[in-house]
This record gives sequence, C-alpha cells and structure tokens, in this order.
Amino acid sequence: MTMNVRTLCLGILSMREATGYEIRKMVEEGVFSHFIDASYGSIYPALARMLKEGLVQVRMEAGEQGRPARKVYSITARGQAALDEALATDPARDKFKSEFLFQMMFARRIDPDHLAVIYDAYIEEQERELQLLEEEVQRCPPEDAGARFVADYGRTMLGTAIAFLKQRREEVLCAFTENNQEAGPPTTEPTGKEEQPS
Amino acid sequence: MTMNVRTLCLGILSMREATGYEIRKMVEEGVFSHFIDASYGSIYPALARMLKEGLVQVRMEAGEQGRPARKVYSITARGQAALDEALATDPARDKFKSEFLFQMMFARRIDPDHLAVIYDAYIEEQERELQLLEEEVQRCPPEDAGARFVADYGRTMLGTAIAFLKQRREEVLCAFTENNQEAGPPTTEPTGKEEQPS
DNA sequence: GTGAACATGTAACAAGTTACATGATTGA
DNA sequence: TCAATCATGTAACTTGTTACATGTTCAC
Repeated sequence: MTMNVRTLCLGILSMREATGYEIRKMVEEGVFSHFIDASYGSIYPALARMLKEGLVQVRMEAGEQGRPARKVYSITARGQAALDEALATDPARDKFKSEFLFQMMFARRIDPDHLAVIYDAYIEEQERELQLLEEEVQRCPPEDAGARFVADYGRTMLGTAIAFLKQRREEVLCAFTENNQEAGPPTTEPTGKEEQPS
Repeated sequence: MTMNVRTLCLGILSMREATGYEIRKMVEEGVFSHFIDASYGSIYPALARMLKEGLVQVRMEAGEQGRPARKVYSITARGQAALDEALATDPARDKFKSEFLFQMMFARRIDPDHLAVIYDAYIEEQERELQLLEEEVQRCPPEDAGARFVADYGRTMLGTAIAFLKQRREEVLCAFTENNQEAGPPTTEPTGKEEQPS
C-alpha cells in the first residue's frame, strides 16, 4: 500500500477531525508513534495538497482565548475512497532500523563501561515506551478493536524485548568485554592515505 | 550515532574485506537485513567517498574465470577510528515502520476476505524471516558474540510476533468483520470538491 | 537461448527532515 | 522573565531509492 504521510493523515481524519498540529502530536505521542513517522514539514504540505485535490476540507476556527486561529481538517467522501483504496493494497515489508542493534553487533569495539551505559539506557527507553503504550491502552475506547490490537501487539513485543535484554545483560557485558580489542580486521594495517585508483 | 550507509560499510569491512556487491548481499540477506537498509545506489557512492577520504582501501582483483573485475575494499586504520567514533555515540531511537499495523488499525474498513489474505500473508512472511534467521544463526561462528546476540534478539522477537498473530487471528477476523462499515467519520459527508480557502 | 548470479556505477527522482520565521498565552 | 504549549507554514537540504547502462559466465 502507499503508506505515506498523506495516507496517514487520511487515516487519522477518518477517526476524527483534527488540525495539522494535532495530527503531528498523535504521530509523535500516540499509538501511531510506534510504527510511523511524520513531522510538520511533511504533514502541512500533505494537508494542503489534499485540500486542493478535494480529499479533505477545512473549517477555520477562531482562536479561543487568544490562541492562534486553527484550521480544523476533516475527510471528504473522496478522501475516504482514497483511504480505502490505499488500505486495500498489499502492505510493504516492515522496516526496522536499529542503531542499538548495530552497536551490539560491534559491541566488542566499544569501551565496556560505555557499553553498559548504552545497554541500560536502551532498556530504560523500552520501558518508557511500554509504559506509554500501557497508558494509551487505558485511554483508547474499548470498541476500537484496531487500536486495541495494535496496542496489544506493541505491549507484547516491548515486553519480550525488555525481558530478553535484562536476561542477557550480564552475559553481554562480560563476554563482550573479555575479548575486547582482540578481533582485528584481516587488513595489513595501513596508517596513511594510500589510494589504489582503478 | 551516525548510522548511515558509510558506517554500515565500515562495520562490515571491519569484519572482513568485501566488494560493494558483497556488502549489499549481506545487507539484503544477512543478519543486517533485519535492522538496516542499503541499496547499490547508496553503497557504491559511500565506498567511493570513503576511499577518497582514506577510510578504506581497494585492491583490484582480476575477474577469475571470466568474472568481471572486482574491487575488494578493506578498512584502514583511519576507517577503524571513524567506526569506533560512530560506535561510541549515543544510538538514535529505533525506527519501526509497519504498513501492516497501519492496516490493522483501520481493519474495519478493509473487505473481510481480503483482510484474511493480508493477515495470513503477513504471518507467512514473518515465518520466512524467522527461518532465514535460524539458518544464519547456524552459519555464524560461535565466537562472534555480537552476531549471536542480534540473531537471538531477532529470533525471540519474531517468535513472539508469530505467536501473537496466530493467537489473535480468529478474534481479529471476526470482531473486525462484524462492525464493518459501521464507524463513519464525524463529517457532514460532502461529495464534491468544496474548498474553504484560508 | 534464457535467466540468474556476478559486478560496478550513474542520474534522475522521491520523500521527508531540519531549521527557520512568526506570534500569542500561560504557568513557574 | 523564561520556557513550554499552541499553531502554521516554507525552503534548503539530506538521504537514499529506482531505474538505467553494461557485460560475463554458468546452468538449465
């Protein structure tokens, strides 16, 4: 499916009307934050373009109590059709990028003390994320099966990750430290800037 | 840390020398594939730039048995320093993008039969991924604690995901079907291309 | 003889991020 | 008074992808 910022906005607007600012908050702090990314710089242009194309509408709301004026967007029938079309497409493969795992891959090259700091910080981050999800699952309405499924998926995965990381902690921090600096590359250690042009 | 294609190449070259083609294969099929992305279009330029900067060297290898000539890259001392520097940086937050989860979030809008197809296809994909990892874990040397840790992490997570998906299958496919088409947006159903300019 | 695997590279393009620009109110 | 929250938007930039261009050999 075409999972870009546009589809994301349509999805959110299919649940309730919202401003660009609110959409971004949902993406950054809400359930979506766990499997999607989007910043102002992509949300506002997407909204503007979809307005031109008739997929969404705007309603201006005077800023209450001196607040700045807000543009409340809502989805149109054409927008819903576009969303349904995107939803019917085969999903692209999941993409998971983890600098932490990359570091673990080369952990033996990292200073043992610093490695411990990184490792523990990562566990804490996962725990914060889990707690956030736990709170969200409380807030989300019980009739929204989709949100519940996704939240439960996230809770399960985060719980597993945290347990794994805690279980392996000692092993990692010891084993990786012992043969530290031991494994060199199969190279004839050059020091300067030698270049073999093609 | 600066986890871009350059750092990735340095990391791989710190384990063994390789051609651009080989690096890409490792990224696409090896352990790295589970938490990193990189295509020819980014690997070759990265290698070329690092060569200029003295972080890597090349050795030309005449194509054996008519094979095309290969440029075998290896890391230099300066390259190792750059890698270590990157490795010592705080890792960025994990990024997980899942179109599948997005679809589950709005599952009630998807045709029930098609939803089942998508769901089962996703499970199968995860199972294929798990089997791949299982094979890799056999191949990777037992002394490489980093690779083992990462592979085990992947196996644990994939196993959990598959179990979760299988357990919830009936629930999802039934519950989501029953109140299908029920939830509309809080909009005054417009049909045309009305536009409220700012 | 056809496609897959090996092998390197470029150029156009897509997508989204970061930083900037602006401005009011509220609470510490 | 200083930071945070609400609020919208643009422009330059980064990063990486897709598709193209080229050529061989091996196995079916």
